[in-house]
Amino acid sequence: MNLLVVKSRTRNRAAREQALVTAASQLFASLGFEATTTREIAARAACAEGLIHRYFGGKAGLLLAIVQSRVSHEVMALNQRVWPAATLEEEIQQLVEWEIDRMWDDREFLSVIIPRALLDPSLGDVIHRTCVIQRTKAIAERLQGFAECSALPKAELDALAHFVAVTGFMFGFIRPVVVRQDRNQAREMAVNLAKMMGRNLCSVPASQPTYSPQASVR
Amino acid sequence: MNLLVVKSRTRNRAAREQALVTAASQLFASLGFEATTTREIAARAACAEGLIHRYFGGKAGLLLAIVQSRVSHEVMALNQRVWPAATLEEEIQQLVEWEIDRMWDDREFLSVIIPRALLDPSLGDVIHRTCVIQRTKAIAERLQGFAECSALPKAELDALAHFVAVTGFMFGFIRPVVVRQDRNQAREMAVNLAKMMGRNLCSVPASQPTYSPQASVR
Amino acid sequence: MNLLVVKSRTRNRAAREQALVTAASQLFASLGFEATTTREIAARAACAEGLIHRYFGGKAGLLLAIVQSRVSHEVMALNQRVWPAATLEEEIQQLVEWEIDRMWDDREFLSVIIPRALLDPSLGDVIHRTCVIQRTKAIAERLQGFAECSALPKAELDALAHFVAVTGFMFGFIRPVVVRQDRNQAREMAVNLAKMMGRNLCSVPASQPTYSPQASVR
Amino acid sequence: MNLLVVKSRTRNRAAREQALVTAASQLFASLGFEATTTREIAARAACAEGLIHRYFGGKAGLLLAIVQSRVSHEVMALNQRVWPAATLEEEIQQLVEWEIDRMWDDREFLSVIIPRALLDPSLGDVIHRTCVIQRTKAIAERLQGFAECSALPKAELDALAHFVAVTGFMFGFIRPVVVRQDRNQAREMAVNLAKMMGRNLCSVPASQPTYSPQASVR
DNA sequence: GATGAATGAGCCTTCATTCAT
DNA sequence: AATGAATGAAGGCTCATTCAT
Repeated sequence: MNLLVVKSRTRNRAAREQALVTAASQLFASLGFEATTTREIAARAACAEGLIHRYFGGKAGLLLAIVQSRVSHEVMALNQRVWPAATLEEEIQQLVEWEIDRMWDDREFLSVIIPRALLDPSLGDVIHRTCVIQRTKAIAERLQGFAECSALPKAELDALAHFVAVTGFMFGFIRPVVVRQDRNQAREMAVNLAKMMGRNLCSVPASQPTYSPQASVR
Repeated sequence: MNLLVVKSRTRNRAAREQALVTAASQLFASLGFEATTTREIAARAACAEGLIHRYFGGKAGLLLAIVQSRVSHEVMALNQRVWPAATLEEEIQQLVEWEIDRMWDDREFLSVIIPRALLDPSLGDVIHRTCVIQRTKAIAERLQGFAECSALPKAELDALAHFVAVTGFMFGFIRPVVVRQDRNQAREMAVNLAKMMGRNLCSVPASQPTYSPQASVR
Repeated sequence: MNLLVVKSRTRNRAAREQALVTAASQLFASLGFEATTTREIAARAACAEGLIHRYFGGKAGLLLAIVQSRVSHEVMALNQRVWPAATLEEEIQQLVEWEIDRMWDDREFLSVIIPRALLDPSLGDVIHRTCVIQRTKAIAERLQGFAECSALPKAELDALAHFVAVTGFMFGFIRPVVVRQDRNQAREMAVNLAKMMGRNLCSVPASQPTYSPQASVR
Repeated sequence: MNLLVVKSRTRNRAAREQALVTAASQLFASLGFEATTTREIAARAACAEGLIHRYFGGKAGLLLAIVQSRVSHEVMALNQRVWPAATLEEEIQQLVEWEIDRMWDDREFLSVIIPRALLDPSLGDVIHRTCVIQRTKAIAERLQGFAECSALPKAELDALAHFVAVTGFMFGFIRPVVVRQDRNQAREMAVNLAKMMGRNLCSVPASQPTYSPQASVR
């Protein structure tokens, strides 16, 4: 009778888990965690509602799985994807743009986890380690390759790395996603900021009277 | 008739509305919007559950009222509270610290509205106007009072104002509240950043690559 | 349009609670505790499902309320309802029949509580106090009014009271309700038993080795 | 081929069925029928959940199998295990104690079947035949061996047999298991009762209202 | 045949909303 | 106008049963 494709009952746990995580990520991001029903998630993942409980121990467990799955992906290597720029100024700009793109890529995940982090301190820690410390460290390492930077006191190198991370997060996520600013406009603003920071850094022997004659801006 | 303490048997409508808005703000911030029940709100505001519907048209209406109530308060005048600093460098630092404190003061409100803004575009706009454009404008006005700044191209002045606003938001709200970074540590980092940005700006004839061997004080 | 009686939303907590207790007693007895749904209970009590949770804290709380409500009723006074018989033999028979009728009256409650007592020790205690100790004590008091009984050692008087209680329970509840024996047949059997016990007691100086030379078997 | 320890990789069907019946008996008794999950049963029996359906047609069928399995065992011969006592009085006591022990042995089964019998008339019949008629008949046969009994009218012999059965059930199962009375205390009480019944029977010309002007001593 | 992963109906419970008082 | 008792829709979760392997 039924000539339509009847999705047969298959056994492929890994694929189903992934489908659930994906479906849940999207729904949590667009509807919010509590407003999303397990029924909707199951429907979008095209599997049975009960699996959410069997595999993840419930809706909350599914959220946890989303976080963990993302954390393990998180190591997307900056170094393997973007080549150090010729000058520090260019590097800062390039790193800010890279960060903006990463934040945009992760916007769905961030949309899920930030509201939860406001309710659950332990999730805040996860973001701190994942999206703050880890990323900032990678940025700092890149910056250290530049003479101007290795000359900086540790605190300032650090501040610079945080500048890149913060700018990426704000103009890659908060502005375009939370506050609905136009993406390109946000990016442009970030680039301006990066340039200002970079240009000045290059022209000035930071905090050290040591005059270093490289600095040839532009 | 009775001119003596008439302390009305029941509070008046305005007082009740305010009590509900305050109670809801706190609960929404600490439990989340959905997880907060109207019964809890009514209990904390010490009035009847039904009033939430009579006055605000329901839980969602109460949220809207929170936003509106805040927007009208929002104009807390920067100019009336902090005196312009002597140098641009100092001013930038001072403004960043001011912003950090404002974001911290508003953390409850931000905790409520940011998760909602992720679900409701129109709220994003409210934040944009309230917490971004308005504040940035005020900051830009302050900066314009400095010679170094009036020399800057419009885009860079703007970028600088955004730098202040963004840094305030990140290190006054996101870092300490969302990500649970230590407040003082976050502030210190922001101050470092502000100093770097300020120092460099002061030492360099902006946007002109003109090589100027000055500064490097300490 | 709707000319039928629309049960208006009334406010009468006591009546609703009683309706829920009654409905639940019946359904638990005929379907079992877990097989009875809160929906069915609410439907039969003609009120909203949510009240079961508001009033009793859930299905389990409703069961507890049934028990407590019954325990408080339990004091149905034997002495005020049946007149002591002329002879001990008659009294025993009369008491057994009284007990049978009480057990039959309580069959619904017993049907609910006995299965639960098998799962929950604390309920067993409730029955012990309610349906065993209390009743047996009342019976013992009645028996003590007879000369033959006050002559009995305490243990035997006690045993006799338990005989009455046990016989009432078995032939008033277990046999007709659990095991579906014909009620009249069960009662008749109990009466025979009561007569045997009573008759013999009357003819024999209990527990005293006093040799009694009757014994003439047939 | 291989005549050495073939210890079949998997147990045979009969063994699996038995394991399931045993596991289910225990779990139904301690958790109740509904509260026991098929998964638990399968786990305890160390076989697959699906077998419950293949072998017994589901959880309900497993319950039926428990009953049937017990019924077929039920004929545990009284005559082959306990020797007739010297006197009727002793015999009654001995039979009551025997019954008490049987009921205690069967407490798990009874705990399963009594709650179900309250919901399912047909199970009541099973108990009636198994635990009432059959046992009572065996008891009656034993009693008939005594002169005092063969002298009794049929109805009274019958009542006496029921007395033994009922007392065994009450003090071997209901009191210690349902109502958590101390086992030894319950047994002692039953013994007292048995003695009273026995002693009197032996001393009195049954069923004849033979006027005996004794008693009322003190 | 045996297994246990997958299904999905149905449960208890929560809670925004309504409305009699 | 204010109250909070009553409502009932909808949610997360359980678990007997089915069926691909």
